[in-house]
Amino acid sequence: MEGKKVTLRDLAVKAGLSVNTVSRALKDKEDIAESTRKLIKDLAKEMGYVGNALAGSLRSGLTKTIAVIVSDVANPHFGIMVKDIEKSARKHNYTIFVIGTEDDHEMEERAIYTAIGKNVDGIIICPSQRSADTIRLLKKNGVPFVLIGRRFEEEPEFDYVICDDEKGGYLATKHLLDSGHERVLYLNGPSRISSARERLDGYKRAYREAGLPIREDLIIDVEPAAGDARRIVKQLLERKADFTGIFAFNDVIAWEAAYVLQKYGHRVPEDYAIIGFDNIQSRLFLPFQLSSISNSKGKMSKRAVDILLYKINHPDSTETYRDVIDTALILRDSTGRSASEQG
Amino acid sequence: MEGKKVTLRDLAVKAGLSVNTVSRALKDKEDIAESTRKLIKDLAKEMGYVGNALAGSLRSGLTKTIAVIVSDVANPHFGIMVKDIEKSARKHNYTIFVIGTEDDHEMEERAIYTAIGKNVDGIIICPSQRSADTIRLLKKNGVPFVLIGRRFEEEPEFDYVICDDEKGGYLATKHLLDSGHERVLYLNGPSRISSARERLDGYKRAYREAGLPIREDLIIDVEPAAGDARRIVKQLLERKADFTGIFAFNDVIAWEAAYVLQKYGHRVPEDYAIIGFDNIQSRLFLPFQLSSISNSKGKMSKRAVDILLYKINHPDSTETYRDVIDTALILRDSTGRSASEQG
DNA sequence: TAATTTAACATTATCGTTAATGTTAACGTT
DNA sequence: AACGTTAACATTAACGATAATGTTAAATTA
Repeated sequence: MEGKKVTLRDLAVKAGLSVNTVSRALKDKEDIAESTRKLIKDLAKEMGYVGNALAGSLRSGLTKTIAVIVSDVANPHFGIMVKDIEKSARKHNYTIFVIGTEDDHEMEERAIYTAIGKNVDGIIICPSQRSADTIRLLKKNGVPFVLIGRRFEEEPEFDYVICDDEKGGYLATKHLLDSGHERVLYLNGPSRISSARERLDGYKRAYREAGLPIREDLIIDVEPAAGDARRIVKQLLERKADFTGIFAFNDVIAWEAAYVLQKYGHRVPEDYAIIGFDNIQSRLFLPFQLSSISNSKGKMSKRAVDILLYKINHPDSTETYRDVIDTALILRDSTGRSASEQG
Repeated sequence: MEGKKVTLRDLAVKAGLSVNTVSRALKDKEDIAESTRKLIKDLAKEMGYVGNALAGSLRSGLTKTIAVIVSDVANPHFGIMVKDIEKSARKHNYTIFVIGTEDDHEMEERAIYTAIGKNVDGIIICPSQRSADTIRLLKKNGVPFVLIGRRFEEEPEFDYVICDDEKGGYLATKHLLDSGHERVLYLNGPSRISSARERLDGYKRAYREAGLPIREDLIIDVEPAAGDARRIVKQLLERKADFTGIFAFNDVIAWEAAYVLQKYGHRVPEDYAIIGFDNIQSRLFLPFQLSSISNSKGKMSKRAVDILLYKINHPDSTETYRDVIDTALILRDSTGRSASEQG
């Protein structure tokens, strides 16, 4: 029963109908007698027909496929995103390609070309922001896309869904300051990334509001590449840099910081209070209770998919979507839960 | 410059050559003058030609695409897998679809049909093992596939790459027993899953070797679904079940167990020693030092891709690949590091 | 009753490539 | 000189589906 794949023609021959009629019947189009439709559908099931999406796509120009391009699926933040995006997409009968870039420009470029070559209907991308050129290319070629998590301020026509990074940075820093930590180390992401810049804005606003001087030496850029955060925190501890609060660009960096602190015999939150970003621990129950800034990844993902599908289905629409999803402070043990008492 | 997409024909017209010649030139096939090849390649670059993979695939029968079907990409274990698979696949110019199943049979079935419909060249799947039927269908239809992480003992013709689960279960349990924990709670995965059964075999072997009686009430199946592990551990603690060692089917469950223990005021490793499985913390530096069983996800992923590509390129080969990647005990603080001293 | 509409199906062209052959001029062979 | 080779390109036929039209008999309407 190796059986070559069953095609529309096989069904047509068997049913004594034209290929087109069979196609229309299966696609629930009009001008098909109910009896015929049933006959064909039964036959299709019986013969194990699985449509060749390739052929259909070539003709229709739609692949029911979107590409998701992110730096690193192994990072729980992106893992969760990808999962949520896939789930939303699947509801609309879309399948997703996942391509990793390591936040490398060349890889990002190749990822985009791959996506175009595969004729995806649209792209959801968390751009490395090492250059806007490739993204501009998408725009120029009319390939629908939505940025997720990061935006290009200088490109007013790029749609995006981000979270309120400035507010998140503000809330985290303000909480640490309010709790008596006047020297807050900010382990930020690379400054080319919009969310890193905006979280920093929030950090600074909290400092200004508190009437405290901003210590530039406590603001450090960390490359998400493996080990960078650990190396930096180690150095700071050995140099006996003076800070008691830590705000990290994301939970992974916060974990690494806590990891090193622990190795050096320091206690959290007694010696150092830490707040991360992404609130991954709402999905992953770790024994280390990290306070964090929540940004609903489910909402962001769903929004990104919805916007993308809208753009796919309305190629001539000119609106630009700039969605900012709310962020909130989630307190756990790593800050001593000082303010309230949450789970 | 919205410009419709440039096709081979556009290049051909511009160059005054036939479409086929252009195609062959770009694909570095023979029977093309070097000068012509250069001319065409330059022209292609100049006009921004991006091949339509769809059309090519329809003709050639190959899509350079594989589907990766797993239960949950948000689980770091699968996130890492997917990343590694994508990386390996990309080296061979393959792109991956990612489809989640939540270990649900119906979703798995749909995922497989989606993959077939998209004409993937092959499938890497971590099966839910709720039924072997859909996988058998793949076999029958000659769709190349490789199982990863789980296997069907009763299906000798299914290729797979797993880790040495029995050994892992043995090592973990033996270490706990050797450290003086005579009552080891095993939070196992669902018994339909081969790796759960095999890790349990290892658990039992360690008990037998130690000459200790196996306590069936300390062996509990946990559904990976959210919250199950937490609920169970809570119950056990409230019932004051007597155990001091915990071996968990995977790190996520181990974390959840430690999470609950911590909530209840217990200390690790002083009150309870814990060992997980998957050694996720070799990739993710968490402040909680969980001992675990390492199974090289990078190796498993690479092997799965290699085997799959081999099967794709040798459709008539009859060998069956049954690869078992080694596992090892990695000791960290959650077991008190009693035996050795690792990172 | 003749004309018109409609239901239900058939034909044809096409999506953009690539595989399988054709073609032709230049060259070499005996 | 007659023939075979070869290099380099052209032509033709798919791949399997769908969009855009055609066709025809039955039903409806004027």
